[in-house]
Amino acid sequence: MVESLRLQPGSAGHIVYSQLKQQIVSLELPPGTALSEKEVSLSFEVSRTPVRESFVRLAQEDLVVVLPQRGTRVSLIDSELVEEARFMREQLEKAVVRLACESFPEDKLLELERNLSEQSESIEKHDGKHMFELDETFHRILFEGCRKVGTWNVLQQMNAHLNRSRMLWLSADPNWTNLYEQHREIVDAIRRHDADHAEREMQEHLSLIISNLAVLKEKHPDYFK
Amino acid sequence: MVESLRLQPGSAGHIVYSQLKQQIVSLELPPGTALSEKEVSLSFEVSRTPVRESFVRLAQEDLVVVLPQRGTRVSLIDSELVEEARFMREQLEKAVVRLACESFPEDKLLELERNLSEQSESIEKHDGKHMFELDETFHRILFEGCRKVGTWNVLQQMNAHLNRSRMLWLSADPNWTNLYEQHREIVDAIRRHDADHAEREMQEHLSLIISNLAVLKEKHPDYFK
DNA sequence: ACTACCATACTTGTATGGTAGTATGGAACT
DNA sequence: AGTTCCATACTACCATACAAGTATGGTAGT
Repeated sequence: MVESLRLQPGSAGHIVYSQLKQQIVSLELPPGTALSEKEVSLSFEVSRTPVRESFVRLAQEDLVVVLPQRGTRVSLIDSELVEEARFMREQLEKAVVRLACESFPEDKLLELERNLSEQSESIEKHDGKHMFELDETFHRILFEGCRKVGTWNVLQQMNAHLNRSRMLWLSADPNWTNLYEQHREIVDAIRRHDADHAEREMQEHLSLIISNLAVLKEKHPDYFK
Repeated sequence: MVESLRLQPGSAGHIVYSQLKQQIVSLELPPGTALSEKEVSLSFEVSRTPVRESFVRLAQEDLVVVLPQRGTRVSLIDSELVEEARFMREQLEKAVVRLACESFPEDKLLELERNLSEQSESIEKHDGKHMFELDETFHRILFEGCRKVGTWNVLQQMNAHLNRSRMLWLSADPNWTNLYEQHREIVDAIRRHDADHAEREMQEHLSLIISNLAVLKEKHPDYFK
């Protein structure tokens, strides 16, 4: 999970923000959960001020909704946003992987290989949570290698919504082996400078990470808008 | 300029945020300008709390940098971010305009036509500022027509940086007529469902709105990172 | 039984005082 | 003259008190 360092990492405000965000995206705080500045401030043992700051930031990312004088809740999953997140990832990742096929720094390629090894291990151990993180890291390395970190960061904002639905899907049928093979194919294509193949693989790959929203919606109607 | 409505529009915090953002993007507050909670709170005649909130939001968008116990400044223009903003727009707008060629709601098409008329007027009046806004609106309508508003909104976050450099360029050589012709071509292509042509036009179009960064950097070295 | 009203206990929004860290300029010393 | 040290005046950060809007449950009146 990527931490945005816009506020000082050590500050109380940042800690509350990153903790809450992690809990929201991991569904530890399910969509619709009521949050109150006071309540959260008590549990974190800080005053309302840094809590409020974190709420402001989370609201900007649409992860919470603030109803003035009424309360603050973890936002429901917006199917439109999830679909748009998939759209953004498809367009940007296809473009990035094409760039990667033109030129990609050797050290980043090694990072990808190391990442793939860890993926392989995690699959054997059936460690879905770790595999999830490794998948995120894999794609981030691609953006880093193409000097598109800023792009990756704003993409993460949308991705948070997509990831919440992936989290629901996680318990069902991850099909990690398939994802691993595709990652492998993508790296190989980059090595061969085969842009067309890489793009096609990426497209397929992304179509796999997006779950069937309708099914999830039926299973957890109270989590969706 | 699009207002994000994440905070209540009426609240002091939101007002300070949107005003400051507008002033930053318009270069009314040039890159590097020192801001202080106290100073701003006095000028807006509110307490430091809502000012602080606005700083948090602006920091999240990289429009200000907060140095703890040292001060807050309007961020310098980051050439990397500007380039990435161009990259993101290129990828996403090309994809969106292709979608638009498949299907585009009639009412949005009318909005585009109205927008084009206003552009024509503004060019005659040599009203660069208004033309700038109409250009933004034109592209936003495209995203709206394809049901990609969320995408447009996150794109705006990067676009803020691009727009600051466009603002510098504004005084030089806008070449609005050329931009207008391209807008015209794009709308016609959408009507004809000619995706390939639309995409090509869009690509050219976007290559035009991005100014020569090196020149700007030389002219305003203190504005850039 | 039903309705209108109001006290009360919430909520977020705002103001303000205090704390700790940082830059700066001048005084004292070498 | 040059260097060190320290008082002072900033800064962002945090805690707390108050203001204002909202939901709710009980009560009085019909």
